[in-house]
Order: sequence, then C-alpha cells, then structure tokens
Amino acid sequence: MLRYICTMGIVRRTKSVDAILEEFKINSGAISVVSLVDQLSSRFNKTTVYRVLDRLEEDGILHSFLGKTGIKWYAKCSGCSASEHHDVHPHFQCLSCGKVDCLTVNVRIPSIPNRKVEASQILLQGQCEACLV
Amino acid sequence: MLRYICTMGIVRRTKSVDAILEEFKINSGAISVVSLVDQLSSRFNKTTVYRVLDRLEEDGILHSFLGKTGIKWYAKCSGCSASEHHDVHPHFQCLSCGKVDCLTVNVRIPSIPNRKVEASQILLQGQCEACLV
DNA sequence: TTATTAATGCAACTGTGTTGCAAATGTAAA
DNA sequence: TTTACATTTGCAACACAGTTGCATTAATAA
Repeated sequence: MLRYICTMGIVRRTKSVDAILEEFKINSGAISVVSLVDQLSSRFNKTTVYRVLDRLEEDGILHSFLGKTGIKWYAKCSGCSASEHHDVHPHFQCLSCGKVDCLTVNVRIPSIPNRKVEASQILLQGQCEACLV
Repeated sequence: MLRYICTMGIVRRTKSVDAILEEFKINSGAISVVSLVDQLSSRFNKTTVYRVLDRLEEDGILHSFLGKTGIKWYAKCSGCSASEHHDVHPHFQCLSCGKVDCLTVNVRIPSIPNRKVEASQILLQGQCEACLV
C-alpha cells in the first residue's frame, strides 16, 4: 500500500511525474523550474510542474536551491531519502553558459563564535569545464 | 563637481538617501528591502527605496545578497568602494528571530577541478547569539 | 469494473521587483 | 538670491516567479 509508506510526496505514478523524472535523466545537472515549466508547457500546466517538483523533493528524490537571481533550481539527490537529507553540498553556476550543477566537494564551514550553524547554502559562480577556453 | 566624480550612484543628497542611511546606522545588521520599504512607506515610494539602494550599492556603500527565500537584503560595506568590492563574506540568518548579518569569518572555497570559481554566495542559517538560549 | 482519492488544469491571485513618464527637487553657476 | 537643468521622485502600470481554490480527470486498491 504505497500510500501508507509514502504519505507526503508522490503517491501515484502519473504522466507528469514520469516526464519530469525523464528530464532529470536526460540532463545530469540542475534544471531551473522556469526552464522546466517552459519545456513541458505543451503537455502540462505550470502548476502541475511546481507541485510534482514539490512532491519529488518531499520524497528526497530531488533537492532544490536558489540561483543567483533568486529563481528555483532542482537537481537529483544522491544518498537522500524523505527522512534524511544529505545535500548540503555547494552548487556551481557557469557565468558563460548558464549551466548549473552540484559539486561533490566539501566546503568546511568554520565554527562561528556564539552561533550555531544549522544549514548552509553555497552558490559558486565562474567558468565550467566546457567554457574554460 | 560631485556629479563628475561619482557618475554612477548617489549624486544628490536627498531626504530618501539620508533616511535610508539612517536606517543602516540604527540597525547594524542587514535589512531586507521588504522591511525597508514597509518601514519607510509613509515617507517614500517603494520605487524610490529600490532605486536609492541600487545607487548606494553602485557606490560601494551597501552590498546586497539574497536570503533563503530569495528576497533581497542590504548591509553596509566595510572596506569597499565603487571600484573594488571586497564583500565575499558569508551572511548569517537566524532561524529563530530572523535577524541577518554579515560574518567576518573567511570561508575557504576549495579549488574545483577543471573549473574557475569567480564568485561565491554563502548563506548560513542557525541560531544567533541572542537566540542561543 | 467500480469507488475512492490523488493529481491535474485553469483562472485568479500574491509578492517582489521594474519601467516610463511627468512633476518635484537639489545643486552649480550666474 | 535667483536661475537653469539634470537628478530624483511618485505614481501607475507592468513583469515575473510562484501559489491557491476548486471543479474535473485519472490512477489505483478492492
């Protein structure tokens, strides 16, 4: 009974779920919601795209973050589940081609006196492999 | 001839410029544009607030960054000018009281193979001094 | 096959930020 | 002080990302 195991996110395997997961299979990097809505606009309503992405994130299949301009991006999670989310890695946005992806490097956050750091969002920008001349 | 020295940002010392700088004198941390527009709504139009903040940033008096939800925050620069911007420090947002400020710590960004990192935005979240029980 | 309920589409909305333009205001020079 | 004029402002309308309510559609357990 799928619905009891997974009460928060995806319950039914619908065409939109498949289509969105397919996009993340084709594109190994991160995808902005804007481009995803645009890409799928002939087949699905933008509200649907937003809601499916929400549910996939709840299930730990995707994770989201904001790009430089504040728009939302999603990328596949690796090693995450609905209960545990291990994605505190940095993201990298290429200033030439615009491509965004996850970095596997670990950025050490120094301990801050008198504060408790509980989460971090790190966005790096520069030139990606393909754009480095 | 002020207007020739400083062609990009603030040229005239107007009431709105004074009022906004005053807010940053009162509040030592970062201030979100939303709260600033709200705070000053009886005296200035929101467009004016946005434009003055833009100009103060151009002159290197303030710097801006995005909070967790993608809204814009401004904080006073220290050691910056219109030509050189030294603010690549992390920002800290308290999850309890919502206060945001600049951290003086240096986060070392490890070099990423085959990529050139040119900029970084680091937002840390947790408990600030006042909220740490 | 049917009953149930999750998922969808649509339209209208929210919130943040932007633009064009006429009117107001600050400032250099007379 | 007054004048001249570019900068700054307010306003209204817009742009854009994302959300909400609700009736309809479709996936799935039985």
